[in-house]
Amino acid sequence: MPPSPVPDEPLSTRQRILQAAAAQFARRGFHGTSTRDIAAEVGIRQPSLFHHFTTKQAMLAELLDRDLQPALERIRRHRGANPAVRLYAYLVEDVAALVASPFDVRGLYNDAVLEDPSLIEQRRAREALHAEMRSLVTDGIAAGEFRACDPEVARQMMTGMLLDTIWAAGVPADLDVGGRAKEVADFVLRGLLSDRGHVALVEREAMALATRPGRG
Amino acid sequence: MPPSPVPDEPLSTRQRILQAAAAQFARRGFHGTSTRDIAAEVGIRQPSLFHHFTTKQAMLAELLDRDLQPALERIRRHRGANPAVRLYAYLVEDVAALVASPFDVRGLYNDAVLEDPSLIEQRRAREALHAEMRSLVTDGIAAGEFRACDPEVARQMMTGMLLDTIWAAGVPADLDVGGRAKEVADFVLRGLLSDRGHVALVEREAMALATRPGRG
DNA sequence: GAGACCCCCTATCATTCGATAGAGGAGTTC
DNA sequence: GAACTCCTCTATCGAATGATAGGGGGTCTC
Repeated sequence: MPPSPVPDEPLSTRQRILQAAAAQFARRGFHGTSTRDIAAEVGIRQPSLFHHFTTKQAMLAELLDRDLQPALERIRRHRGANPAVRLYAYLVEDVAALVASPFDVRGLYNDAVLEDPSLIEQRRAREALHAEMRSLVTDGIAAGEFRACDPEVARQMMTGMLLDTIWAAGVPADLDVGGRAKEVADFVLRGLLSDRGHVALVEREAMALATRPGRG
Repeated sequence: MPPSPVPDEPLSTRQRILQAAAAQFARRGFHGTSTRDIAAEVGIRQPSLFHHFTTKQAMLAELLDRDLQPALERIRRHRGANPAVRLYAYLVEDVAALVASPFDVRGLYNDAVLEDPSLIEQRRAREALHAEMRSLVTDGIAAGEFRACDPEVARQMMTGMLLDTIWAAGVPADLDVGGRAKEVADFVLRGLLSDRGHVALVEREAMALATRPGRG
């Protein structure tokens, strides 16, 4: 029996609302999820939600922040390492963090929902993250580590993979998080590297960085 | 000025409804899109939609069919070729077809929406497609062409990439469809191949298959 | 013990939704 | 030219939605 992912003390209602909202946004989408659905899962009445959050959209904004801010920190780590190593380390850390997170992030990124003016900060953070990803790919190409490709396309492929791979339906409780993270990172690395002999070297250096606590 | 992607004769109202619905499902999701929105884009009143389709869900079912049936045909082609070649050919053909399609497929696959009993045939078709993808990966591993990996994870990574890469916001009118398709296929192939020296060989054989008209 | 605060409840509301009913116009057929 | 078919329209409906208002109970502080 795997250890419980949550500490013994009970979660606050606010935290439980966020977890229920995230899970249902992932399955049904933002608009396909009603506040009555979220409240029912938490075990409170629908209007009680609005004691903790001003609007339904405020719940989404909070969930976006909890995903985007840590992701930006992760991708900005390890500045001194070369691009392939940095990208690999970022992917490993990001996948591991997302799999371990109590929040299902797959339902957060809907084009039209994110256009709401109240979510401009979250939209900017997301764009900043995408820019960092492109920059990493561009640096890798310039350094000769990555083969020539469109950095934006590479970014899209990575983003698509991250979201669809992380929380697949039926993720087993005994999932090897580290193994899963490495598999995704390997896939991306191999897809981009120009000299595939480098794979093992990059893996070794990146794993050394990824498992080191604190800032690189 | 690139040639118009649609023939000169005007589209039927039914076709225009499907295109408008697909585009809006992609941006806003199924539930985030109202029938009033769809009708407004088509240029008819909201109740007029129900002359052409019995329900809003029937529109979704039709769009799913138009995506899934051709995709199943594509992945079942080229049975005689080896797995890596077949996978590459499938990806190239699929990406090319999806980019060229007048229907934006990104908004069609919502877990909860697909659970509706009226969409069981579409759900089955989707599962069949995923099974074929896993089977291709499994065959590739057994043949020593692909490195050992979880076929379901590989399938998820491919699916995630396909959907997020195909219709990225701001796809230019002069997009090199063939180039885009090849880039995605290359990324996947490199990610999976055990002997990376094979890349050029597989590419050549697969492109020969992918560009050949009719069944392989 | 009174007051403040927090967090829940019920009742309620305006708005939006998907869908139905029936009328009318244009085109086609006999 | 009448009848039929197709496809649009307006009017309308029941149901569901996000959010507000106000009340009540429990806990804490002074």
